[in-house]
Amino acid sequence: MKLKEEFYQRKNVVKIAKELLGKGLFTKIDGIVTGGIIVETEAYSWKERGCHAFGAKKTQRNAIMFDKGGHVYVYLCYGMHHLFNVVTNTPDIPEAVLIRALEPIAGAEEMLLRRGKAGHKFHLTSGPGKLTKALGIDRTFTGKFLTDNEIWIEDLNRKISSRNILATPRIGIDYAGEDAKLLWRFTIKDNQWVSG
DNA sequence: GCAATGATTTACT
DNA sequence: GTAAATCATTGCC
Repeated sequence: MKLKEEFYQRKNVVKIAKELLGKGLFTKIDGIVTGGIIVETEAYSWKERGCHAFGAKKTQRNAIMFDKGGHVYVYLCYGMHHLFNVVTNTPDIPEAVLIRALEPIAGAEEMLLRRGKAGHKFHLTSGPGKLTKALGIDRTFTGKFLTDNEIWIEDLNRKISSRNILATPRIGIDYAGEDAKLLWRFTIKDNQWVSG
């Protein structure tokens, strides 16, 4: 069952990031469904430097984060990798959850094709740039809504007990200073698909 | 208008 | 372990 937009519009982005673990992310492109279980997330808020919308500063790129929760925010990093985010909270409060890794459960063959056949099994979707390529997500997905039929998140009725959730510092944001130390990265303990 | 740089991945030494 | 690939966005001139 798809998550309703109310799920994304609550005010605690860190809580939402934790609750997204164990949920299923899917895309449907040219009639082909691909997707998997979310096993790694990160929370981003305008209150800290790691976020593109730090200080609630609105630019052309991050404008979608100022819209209501449930929108998709995809952006290109290092000129070659698309990173997939879920916008949360209410309008004018820019916060988002970055989806960093999936455990594939649908369309594995199609995902292998998109990624190129090289590579180890556990490298198919174990990283933010990899999973967007596997699911066929690119910058044009920005602004889509997660109750659409093109991309959505489902509640798979998998319960992740809190002792199986690991909280660690976020990755790749050393420039954020003290904010880089926040324990806002959440992973499912002992899951093979979590990124290194 | 132009230069600097990053929420990364991959290949090579 | 280290480095290259590669470009949209940003901030400053």
